[in-house]
Amino acid sequence: MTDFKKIISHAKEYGFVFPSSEIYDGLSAVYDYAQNGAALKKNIRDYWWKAMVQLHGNIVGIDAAIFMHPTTWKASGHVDAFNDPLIDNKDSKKRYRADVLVEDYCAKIESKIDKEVAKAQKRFGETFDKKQFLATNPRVLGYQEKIDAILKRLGKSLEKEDLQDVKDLIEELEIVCPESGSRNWTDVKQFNLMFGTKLGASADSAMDLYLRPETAQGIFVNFLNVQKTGRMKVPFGIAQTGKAFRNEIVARQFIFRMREFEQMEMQFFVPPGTQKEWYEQWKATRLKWHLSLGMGEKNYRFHNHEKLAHYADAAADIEFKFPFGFKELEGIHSRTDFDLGSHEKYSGKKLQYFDPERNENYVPYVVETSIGLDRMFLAVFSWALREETLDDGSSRTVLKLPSVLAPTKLAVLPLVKKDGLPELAHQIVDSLKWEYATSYDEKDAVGRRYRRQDALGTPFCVTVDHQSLEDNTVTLRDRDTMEQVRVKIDELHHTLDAKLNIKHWLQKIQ
RNA sequence: GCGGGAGUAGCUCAGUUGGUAGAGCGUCAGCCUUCCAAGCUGAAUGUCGCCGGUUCGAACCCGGUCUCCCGCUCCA
Repeated sequence: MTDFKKIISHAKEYGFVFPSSEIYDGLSAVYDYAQNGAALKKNIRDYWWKAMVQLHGNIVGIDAAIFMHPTTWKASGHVDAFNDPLIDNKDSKKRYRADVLVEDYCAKIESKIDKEVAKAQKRFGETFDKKQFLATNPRVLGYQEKIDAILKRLGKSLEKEDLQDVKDLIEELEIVCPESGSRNWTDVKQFNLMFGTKLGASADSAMDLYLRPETAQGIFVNFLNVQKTGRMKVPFGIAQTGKAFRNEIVARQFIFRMREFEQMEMQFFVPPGTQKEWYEQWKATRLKWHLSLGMGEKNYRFHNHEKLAHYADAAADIEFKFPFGFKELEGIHSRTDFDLGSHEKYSGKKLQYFDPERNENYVPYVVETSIGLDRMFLAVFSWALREETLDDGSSRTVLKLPSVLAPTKLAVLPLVKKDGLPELAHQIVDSLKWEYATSYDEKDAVGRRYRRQDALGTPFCVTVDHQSLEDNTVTLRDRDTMEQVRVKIDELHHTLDAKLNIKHWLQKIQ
């Protein structure tokens, strides 16, 4: 695996990813996809879309707007879950989550309970009954009561958004800053992970909006529209790709965590009670999709969530071995009927399906697959970039992209730029460009041109030499093996199709 | 937000005690006409992150400021 810095500079140097607004010193954790990067990203998106939408008769794709009615985010839970109460200590200038401070305080009391238990255990030896001790010891009971009271009050205050009471609580408990030991706190402030914006030209009539923090809600609010107009029968899925925005406190690691990012999501609607099976099936199906690209089974693993989000009854990540370790690439979540149910409540509209087999109406359960397109880009790009040492001791930089994803599929190179070779090469480009992204290069020695294409990830080079003029054959050079075979120009398309046609790649999934 | 590191050519980086801005690779034009980078000739590219100060003179010293990267915190 290549050094991460090397990956970032390669991405820039070869026109894949640029820092945003670079002439103005850039913008933290915002990046632009360049000429080759945009093509690679598009190919990944297409590969996903075909696998999910085209190959499943019961999955359709939509493209919902980034702006949504503000109530959407109340129903989805983001207004609450994406709102953190923060408090600063004026002496240490450190910022804390107010609720975490209180919870930490409770954890301290809990450790006092543990100490009592340890003490008693020592005293009573083997006859010690921990359960009974916890239930009867007055000191322990007192501690537990205190914890319960504090957490109850915290929960209530947060729910009512009574931030003053959260601060009062911190002051009453005499919680000190772990850094400075001081009790000199600022007021508690809400920090919103959603980007706010305004709809409407004049300030006073404007409506407060959020940029969507996930694409999923665009699918849920359209559930019934799609189901009815598409005559969809449960189980069925709705897929979508698009930008989402999160005002992360810290965004880092190149394009891995950005404030503006692109998701590829599919929400699969199933009868209540069957979600577990579908969850397992989609886990398997999605892993197969990843494996079909040939980036190594050992580079993937599942991570099952212990702590579940407010909407889920099961959740797992597909993690990929990035240069900085195994990290989440895709999430598969069993979202229950939380989203549709919540939208029913907030909108007052029924979001139900009549199941003729069961002869009943119900709110379908949802199994979601959600993959970060930018993360997938980084996974592919970082996996593909290699510094190879060749047999003769020399080295080459090669981007071993799965050829189905490569921005340029084919480079046509005249061995020399005279004797009519460029003309024939141009003819070949003109005949193949309809099918494949094809480039032409005549500058410098052919060996150097091969290496240039290697660095861009171009899987094949066609070289036109003098023999080509006599017998209409060319050499076809493979990026990974560097081997060449001589093929008839007429047969180029057939040979390339076997390697490049997306069909052959997608068939590995089934 | 805290701590650390760094801003000089497209990339990687030198730059001495303060004295006209450098290298390698890459790019471009040409030569050579060769099937796997590093052959020859020539060329382009920089407000040395920004502002101010000291100085005859600042990439270099001082002050301020901005930005990026890494770690922590946060989050999927």
